[in-house]
Amino acid sequence: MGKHGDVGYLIGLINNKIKKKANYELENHGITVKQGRFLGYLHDREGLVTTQKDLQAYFEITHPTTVGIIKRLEQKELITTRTDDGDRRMKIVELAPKEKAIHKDMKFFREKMETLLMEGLNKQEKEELVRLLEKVYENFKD
Amino acid sequence: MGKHGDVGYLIGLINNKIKKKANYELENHGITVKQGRFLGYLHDREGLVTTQKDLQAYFEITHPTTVGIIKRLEQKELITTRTDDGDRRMKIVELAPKEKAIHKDMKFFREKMETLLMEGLNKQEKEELVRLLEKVYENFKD
DNA sequence: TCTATTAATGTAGCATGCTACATAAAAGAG
DNA sequence: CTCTTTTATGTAGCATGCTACATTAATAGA
Repeated sequence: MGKHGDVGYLIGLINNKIKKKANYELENHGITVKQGRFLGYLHDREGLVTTQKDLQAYFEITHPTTVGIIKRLEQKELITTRTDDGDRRMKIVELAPKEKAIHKDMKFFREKMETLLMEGLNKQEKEELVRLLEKVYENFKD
Repeated sequence: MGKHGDVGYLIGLINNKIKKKANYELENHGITVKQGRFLGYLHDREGLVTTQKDLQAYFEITHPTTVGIIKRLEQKELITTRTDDGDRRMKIVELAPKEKAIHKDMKFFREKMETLLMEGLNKQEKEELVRLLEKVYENFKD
């Protein structure tokens, strides 16, 4: 057992530190990391119809969590939502004009965080880390 | 960019899956993963005086978070707390007898989770994963 | 067609993380 | 020795995750 206990614990520790740092960096924009990722995903899918269910599936979270994030983004007027006319169970989520203003900053921010994260690792180590994490991920796929 | 986006995102994804699985496994014991880790730490320090501040420092969390976890463990009668007579700012945290009953199960549980996490990785890969994660951790030490 | 099931979303309530502000006690400065 | 600062804890309020239960709409089966 290393000084950080087991690997599960170490991953949790790192995750908290990443989140804390990232949310601090995004404070000026009035959004959180997760909200930024939601916006990024919607941006990537511009032209396609995206429902609440799509977001839930993509981010691998439960639907009540999804509801909360959408609600807060809507309150900030960064997205709009409407019911699908074809299938009235579905809630369609779309970017609001306001989002355009922060999109470039978000891209820059993500690159900055990734650089910080990987600092001190060479190309081969970066690839190996991703490969091993993907393997760990597979163990929890269910 | 891999199918999981950046590494920060991948770590978050894995962390959520670990937590979900682990909390499900611990449901029978009526405690959460974090609560179990608090108990484990107190167990390891048996004979030593442990304060709320020690727990906060060890787990690298803020004090309001620590307060919440202690409060819930106390409600479950798994720990007791008292004010330090020497320095009355300090809150001393101690295991209650009830905890003994679940200690062995907790140890078994931690080993089981770690085995699942590392499934499919050979000894060298496990060591490399820990080494790389420790490096990433250092980048966020502040 | 009518009913039962499945699918998508909503709400309530909790755990764990945070920041910001408050309080009380100890330590340090003069 | 008093006054200021530091240290440890408390509280309020929020974000993101969850489970459990409810609602509504579409689909499938009889």
